[in-house]
Amino acid sequence: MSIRVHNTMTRTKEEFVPREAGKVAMYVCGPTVYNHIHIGNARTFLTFDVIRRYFIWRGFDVTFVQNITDVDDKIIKRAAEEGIAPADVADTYTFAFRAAMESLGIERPTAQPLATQTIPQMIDMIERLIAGGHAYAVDGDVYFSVRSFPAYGKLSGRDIDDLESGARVEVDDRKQDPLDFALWKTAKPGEPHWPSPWGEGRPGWHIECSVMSEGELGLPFDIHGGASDLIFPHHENELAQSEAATGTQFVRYWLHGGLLQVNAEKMSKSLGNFMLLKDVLAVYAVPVVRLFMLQTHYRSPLEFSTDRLDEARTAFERIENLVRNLEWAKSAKAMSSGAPSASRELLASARDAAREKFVAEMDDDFNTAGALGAIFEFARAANTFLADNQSDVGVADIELLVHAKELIIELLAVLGVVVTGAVDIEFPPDVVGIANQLAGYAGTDPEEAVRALLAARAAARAERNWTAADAVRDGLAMVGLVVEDTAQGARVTYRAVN
RNA sequence: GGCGACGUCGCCAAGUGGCAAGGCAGAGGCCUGCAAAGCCUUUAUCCCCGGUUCGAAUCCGGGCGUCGCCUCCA
Repeated sequence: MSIRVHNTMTRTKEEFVPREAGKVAMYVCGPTVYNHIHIGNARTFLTFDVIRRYFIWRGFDVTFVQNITDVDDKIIKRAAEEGIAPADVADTYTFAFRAAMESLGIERPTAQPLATQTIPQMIDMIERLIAGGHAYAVDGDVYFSVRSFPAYGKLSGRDIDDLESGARVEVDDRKQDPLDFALWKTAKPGEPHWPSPWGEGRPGWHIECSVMSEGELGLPFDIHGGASDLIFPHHENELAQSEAATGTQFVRYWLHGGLLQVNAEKMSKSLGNFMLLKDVLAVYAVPVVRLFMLQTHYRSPLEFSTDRLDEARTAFERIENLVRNLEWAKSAKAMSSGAPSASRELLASARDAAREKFVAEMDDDFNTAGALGAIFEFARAANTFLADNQSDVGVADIELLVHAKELIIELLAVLGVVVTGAVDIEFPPDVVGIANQLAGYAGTDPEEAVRALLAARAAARAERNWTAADAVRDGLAMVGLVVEDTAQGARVTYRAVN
């Protein structure tokens, strides 16, 4: 079985054939570091993190490169607003970006070059473009000549004449063609600048990606990713520069993700309708945010909504509960002969089917929504097994339970969704007082206090003293601890009060 | 104006020629002292019209609607 990917260039799904068997060379456009990233930016990075993880899980050796644009108009503007140096703005938000990626559980790139550390290579490529007749210098600026590259527009599916008939092309007399774009810009006073054959200046936006991707990966590399709003002009321009400069194919497969929307409108910094990733993560756990996003295919638009996030949280709890219940059932004393063989076979075949479907869905252009469906279908099968056999788990069933749990953990890990089933129980200090009151507990250890309370409740239940038993449960509920009665006795889990 | 994408159960969302996954929400039932967790049952013919086909949500044409790109943007 092979992996199929949707290639923006051809607008179809194609079999993924890497340039080198068993290896994937991919490049994903990183951020311009002038602000914290918002949840829409995060979606794109999450998408390609999952793609990368999946390739690795399927046995590929992945080289993952992501640039950081640390010199740019917006950084300069922000620095001016705050009265600090552009480099300080860039440093601040580069640090913040890396922290944000880590907080979302996104694996670090193999290489993460900075634009400001790639200036000589950019100048070199610009010189080659000029030498090849693909670029020209005017007053210290250098422009790429779109007319010099006949294939210009092939990625985004437009042609130059169509573009020019649109009303929004800026007019600049110094350009040979309105669509020509800057490779090098003369620095204005106070702006960051580097020496170049055309004078002190700084690079245009698109050139860095051409240079860095080629420098780190060589051409053509396998996958170039980004959000769909980068297709034009950014990626079109990258492609034009690279292919014009090298005469070889730039990228084998172009992958683009759909945009996050708010009220059916693109979330963007310029529209001001954005939520910062860090603010969302302050309220929703990482697995919940990942699940929320991965329940929609990466190429589709996704509406940001706290209602959707709340639903994702409930869905994630379903998985967490299952993993915890599998672990709990496993710890049961082997009481008897165990589950009937029909029940065991059902679970085993559901396990195989889940893995098979997961792979098939992910192979099909990384269909995480379908893959999650496979996991949830298996969750039901596992829950059914537990429901049917929870009071009758035999020694022979233990292995089955372990495998079920491991499968869920493994497959979700491919999506970067970490589920352990371990409940973080912070035994609140307040339970000591409650235990003192309801169970006569005289110590000071919260965990001991909880045990005393459960013991007291068990005794009360044995006497069918429901009032006393419920008082314990209510008391624990006040500090956020939930009591659950299971076939193996009562247990306590933690649930945030909000 | 040009180019492109999308329109599937109450909400979200897979599925791109052969009897419509999954999540959330709702209803009924089971389990439970009551709960919690969970299980079972139950809710769609796929925006509209026309066409191709033995057969279409899935292909083609038209219409309506939404979104994106065409300017910085993940």
